[in-house]
Amino acid sequence: MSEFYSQHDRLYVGVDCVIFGLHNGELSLLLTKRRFEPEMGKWSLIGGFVGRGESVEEAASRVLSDLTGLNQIYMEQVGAFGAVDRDPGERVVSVAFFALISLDDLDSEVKEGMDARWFGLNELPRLGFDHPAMIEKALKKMRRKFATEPTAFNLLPKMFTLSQLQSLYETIGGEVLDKRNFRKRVADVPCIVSTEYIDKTTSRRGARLYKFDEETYKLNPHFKI
Amino acid sequence: MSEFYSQHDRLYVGVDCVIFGLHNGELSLLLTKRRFEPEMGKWSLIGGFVGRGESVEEAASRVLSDLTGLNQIYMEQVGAFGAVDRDPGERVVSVAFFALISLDDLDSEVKEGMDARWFGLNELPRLGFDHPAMIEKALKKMRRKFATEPTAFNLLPKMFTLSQLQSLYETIGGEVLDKRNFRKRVADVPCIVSTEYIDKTTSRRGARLYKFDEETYKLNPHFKI
DNA sequence: TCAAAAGTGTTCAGGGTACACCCATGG
DNA sequence: CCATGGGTGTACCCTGAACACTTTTGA
Repeated sequence: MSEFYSQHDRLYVGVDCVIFGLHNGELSLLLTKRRFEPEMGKWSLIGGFVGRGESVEEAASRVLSDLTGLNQIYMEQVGAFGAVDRDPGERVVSVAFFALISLDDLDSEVKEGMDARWFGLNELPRLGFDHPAMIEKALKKMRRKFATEPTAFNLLPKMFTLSQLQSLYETIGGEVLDKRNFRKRVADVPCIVSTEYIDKTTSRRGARLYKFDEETYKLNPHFKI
Repeated sequence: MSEFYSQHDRLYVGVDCVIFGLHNGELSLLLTKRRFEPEMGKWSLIGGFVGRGESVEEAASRVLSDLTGLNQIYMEQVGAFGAVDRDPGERVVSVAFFALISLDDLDSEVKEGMDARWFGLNELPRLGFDHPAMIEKALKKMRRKFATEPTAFNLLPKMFTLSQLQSLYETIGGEVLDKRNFRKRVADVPCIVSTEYIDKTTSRRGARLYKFDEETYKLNPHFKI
């Protein structure tokens, strides 16, 4: 049975992570400076290789936590990129993921010594390889997820105001929303529940804090904003 | 620069194709009998390995045309499947695709000597590996595509009646549709245009034949049925 | 007292859904 | 002449969009 496999080629398998976060109220990407050829010294998506003993998802998780120190980052596969010459150095098939990092974790975002920086989506440097295509596909997928699944909460603190939530949806969708209509829609999403807490940091009056209720969502896994 | 790569593992990279077609008016999958261990002799998705000199998509195309003799089959990536033990024989990361085969090509579907057969979606044999997960994801992706992109025409002859089109959408969506509402919706999809031809094979009266107009779609790439 | 963000209802139009009958033709 | 699939229009409801003012309170 092993000669069946051994007559075929083995390829390097990589992962590349499109890490989304909010910075200065703008949807941003976390990039690193490449420390290897090709493209050494240039800004790039965070990537790595899949080892024989780990799954592709595990490799992506590892890459994310090596960079940020965080575990349990929300992550979703974007797809495999397998053009022959996508990496000029070697034949590498890469699986792209997108990840969302919460404002909660602002401090611990990037580990010491990692040469990484957030770039607003409209001020990205020119990227090499097929990274621009990965980012485009990741964005599309992410926007779709946002409308149909409770994904937004991965970019927000555990508790958030409705203004924060709306502002997030406006940022992601790239359009301003009507406050009353937005709140009406939120009101009939059962898994978004109000807490007893008031946030006084952003306004004199104070704003009710809400949270995403996992249990309610599991009972009724529909979501549409 | 090469030692940067060489310190990492190389893995077998495979492709698996979820081939959809219509048979007896039922959505069906084309499966083959595996000719190698593991799982030799069992029904399985059609698969193959990605060679060093071909892209992942090229490998999938090759596998499809080896099986069917057809080129230019509509094909879409489903995603990478990379669990460590997904293939008990060796470490293989596989990229799943779904493909759609038209009634047009009914005759040449399967090349001589290929041990392949269509199975209705509800009468699939028990499949090994992670093939059931691949099929589930492929179905979801395919259904979404059907509603938002002109994908249906890959499963239909070049010219088709509105009844055929409706029946296809009913099969894919798994629900019956109202004839008048369906036709109303079709009527305001500019890229579905009526031809001068009448199909007399399915009814005494005869039914107008329509076609998908590529040019019109390019001008106005919106699609919603 | 005023600035700044939070909070709150109603109206209207357009799209989607439900629904039933006549038409054309070959056998 | 009749069986079979092809083709057509309307009424209603409900969702989605537009729209402006009051409340609270810290400075």
